[in-house]
Amino acid sequence: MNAKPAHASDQPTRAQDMERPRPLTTVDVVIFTVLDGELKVLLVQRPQTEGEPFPGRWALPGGYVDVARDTNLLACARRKLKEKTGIASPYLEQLGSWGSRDRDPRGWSATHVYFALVPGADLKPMKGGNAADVRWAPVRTTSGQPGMAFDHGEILEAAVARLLSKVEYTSLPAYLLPEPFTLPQLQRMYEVILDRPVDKSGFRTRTLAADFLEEVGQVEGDANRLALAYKMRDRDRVVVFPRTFSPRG
Amino acid sequence: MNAKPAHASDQPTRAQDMERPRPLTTVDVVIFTVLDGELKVLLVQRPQTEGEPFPGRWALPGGYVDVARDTNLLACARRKLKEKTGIASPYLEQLGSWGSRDRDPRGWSATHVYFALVPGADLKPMKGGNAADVRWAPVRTTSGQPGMAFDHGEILEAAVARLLSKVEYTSLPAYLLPEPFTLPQLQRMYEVILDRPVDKSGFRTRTLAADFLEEVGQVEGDANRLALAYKMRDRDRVVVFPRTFSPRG
DNA sequence: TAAATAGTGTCTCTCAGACATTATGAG
DNA sequence: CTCATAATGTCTGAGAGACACTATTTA
Repeated sequence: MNAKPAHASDQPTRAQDMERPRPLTTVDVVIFTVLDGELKVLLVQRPQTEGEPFPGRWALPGGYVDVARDTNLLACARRKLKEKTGIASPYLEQLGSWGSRDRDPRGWSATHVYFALVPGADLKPMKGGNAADVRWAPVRTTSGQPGMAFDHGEILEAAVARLLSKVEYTSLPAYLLPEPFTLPQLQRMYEVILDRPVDKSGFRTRTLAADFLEEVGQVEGDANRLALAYKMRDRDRVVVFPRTFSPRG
Repeated sequence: MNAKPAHASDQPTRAQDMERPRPLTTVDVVIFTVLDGELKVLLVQRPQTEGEPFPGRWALPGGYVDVARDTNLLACARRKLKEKTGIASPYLEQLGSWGSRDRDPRGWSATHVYFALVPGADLKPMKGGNAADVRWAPVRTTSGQPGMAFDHGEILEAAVARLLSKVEYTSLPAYLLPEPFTLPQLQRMYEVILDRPVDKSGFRTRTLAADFLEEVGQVEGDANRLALAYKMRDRDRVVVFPRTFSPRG
């Protein structure tokens, strides 16, 4: 196959570079939180405006990279997150990118997707005057359902899979709580996300052995008795446990 | 700058969409193999042509998304891989994306990076007539060194980190061998990548328990005695082990 | 002292790591 | 028979899971 040399199309001349048609470039953010004891994801409604793709459908928050304002992809994601939730320094990591000829009716487009965890209590009472087009959707009844704009249904499923997988062996759920928090509260975050009970004793041993928490006095727990309060030693470092949480099976 | 509401820039009108300046979009591939008992990565040399960025530097193979030919990002990565190595169905997964204002002197650019594993024995004797500008570089003495084109040094480090991490608990090294292979051969792939010896008995127990291999008769091993030959049951399914390979410590 | 949650103790069983032993084929 | 590697066997200690128990606070 293929008579012309392989690198001909990879290393075009400078003139060709600049003329070449470019895909649309966007950044989307999957923002998770736990509210009312349930895992939720932030969705925005597409405008009903004439000519807009997927009018009225729910989508992940995001938008175009602004080559004048955004110095890089992470900064762009951070900006969009701040705009939607008012939170400046949440947990934020890259999930992946999705790009194809037909995911956006406006043409070849590629989106860089980020994954965020924010504490439920920190949330502004739903930002600004446009509450109607933004909502916290329960993940369990949303992910896997059809009807989302673009390929955001697929992206959401990937994000949920990543979250569930990482929760089994990392300290991620700590980012869902405002500091300081108690160990039982942290345990409940794990239970909510994994949707199964976790043994208290094992949880404590394991969590404290990982040594990513720091005692910061006492605080009222969820009962009469006081509980020890903790905060993360280093919010920039996610801890990976040597083994998984999984029960015998 | 911004008195206007936050979502104004996220959901621009159709007219604005099409005029907005677009970042350059590329796809790069980090291709690993094991040759001569050593982990290697494929690099290509940037052209010396006047006006080209990073002339003469080594870079990861890749190039622009061709909106006419490539239906999606994965197809684009697969095309570039085929062009460089002649291999059609290797292991290929997404690594992540890197995009910023200054990574490419030609302007705001974003690259979607893929991660590939190819069997050393399958390699064409360095494709076509242009052997000079392509080479298999030893990873241990390349990753972490300065001097690569663009931000490819950083990308290579991320790819190596991902590989080392995943090898600890997945069946990935099987993609570095032509089928059928023997268990000792597979064990050697783990040892080469992890750069430490692995206990034979534990390796066999663990690997066979994971049940992703299928016996396909016998084959000459690396010694006089015959060895059982195996192939992967399902090449599209990477197996995740319940625990890590790490030795006591 | 009752109630509710916070926190600790203890037993068991699995399994990875370490190392010893046996099996097989070529020369 | 020797050698080199393939394959299996056995012992042990760490630690996760399960569950019972103690501690602390308010009402």
